[in-house]
Amino acid sequence: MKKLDSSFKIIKQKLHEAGFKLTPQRELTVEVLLEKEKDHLSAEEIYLLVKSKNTGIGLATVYRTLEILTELQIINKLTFQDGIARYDLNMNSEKHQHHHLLCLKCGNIEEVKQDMLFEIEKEIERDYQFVVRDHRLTFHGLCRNCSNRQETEEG
Amino acid sequence: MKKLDSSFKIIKQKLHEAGFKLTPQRELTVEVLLEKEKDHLSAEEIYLLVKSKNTGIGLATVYRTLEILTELQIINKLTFQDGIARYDLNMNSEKHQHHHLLCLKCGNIEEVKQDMLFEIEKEIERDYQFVVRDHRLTFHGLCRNCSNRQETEEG
DNA sequence: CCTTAGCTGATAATGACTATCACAAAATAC
DNA sequence: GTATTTTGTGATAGTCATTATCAGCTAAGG
Repeated sequence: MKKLDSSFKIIKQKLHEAGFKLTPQRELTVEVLLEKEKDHLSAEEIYLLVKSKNTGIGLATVYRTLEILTELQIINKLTFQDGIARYDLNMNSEKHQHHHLLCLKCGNIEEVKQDMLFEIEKEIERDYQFVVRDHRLTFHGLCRNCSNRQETEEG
Repeated sequence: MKKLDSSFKIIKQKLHEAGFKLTPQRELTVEVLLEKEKDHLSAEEIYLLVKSKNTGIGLATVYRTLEILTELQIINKLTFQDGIARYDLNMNSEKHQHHHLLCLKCGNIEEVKQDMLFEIEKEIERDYQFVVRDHRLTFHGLCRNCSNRQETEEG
């Protein structure tokens, strides 16, 4: 687990630099985020996962930790159409986000690594005189599994 | 107000076709949406505007009406990062949404009429085997007014 | 050791939204 | 044309994610 270890170190360093203490609760929350970095967990889900690591963490502490991590841009807080906040590791500290593919059938969220929006951003900045800092792009549709299933059902 | 009148007619027609009654509450809600079509109102804001038209409408009725209008694709329900649903007239019944420019300073939401994502969607469908039905794209940044103000403050 | 600041957990409060329920209005049955 | 079912409404209670509060804990410095 070399990669997780180094990411963990970097995050702890960032917390320390910003003057926050490295409490066990915060370490465990970061640990869960690193272990589930492919998922897009809600605060509640993170809370349950941390609690399952035999610690009695409070829900409020999870929310506070996520707030700090968001401020430090270690994670991104994302809100899809259901209005529930989900959190997403932002390892490579890029200015720009990856995009998301939200399946309308199973609700799964997949990531798109490429950005592909530079040209469009340039157009926006020129045509609308709007200074772009970031963006959120989500495609709604059917994931591989669900679209296959749909075909066989319909056929 | 020719344009509003014809839009109004079309919407009433759609409601009728779908088997919904044209109650005064529903008409007034549509009226408000048409009058404020540039804005992106929350349910609460729509409620207050309808109430100010001297009717004692209930908040629940507004929510119910917005739900119906969303089902019929007359309006779009959008959730930005604050988690509050906002509603947006979808006059031209295009498959695809316009995009949004959310100002991080004043909170204003501007619209981008062009779509510009066809090429990217094709890439997504090919590379991720994901059937795209719709998308949501929001740019976060500074609107014209706020970026000008920022410059003079910093200069 | 004592004080202070930073953290935590339990829980109350908030705020957007949804469900419920009794009543009204309209459509349909008889 | 009245009875009955359906649809819609307003008030309000309930839900659920999130935030604020507050007493107690913990670590650090004097």
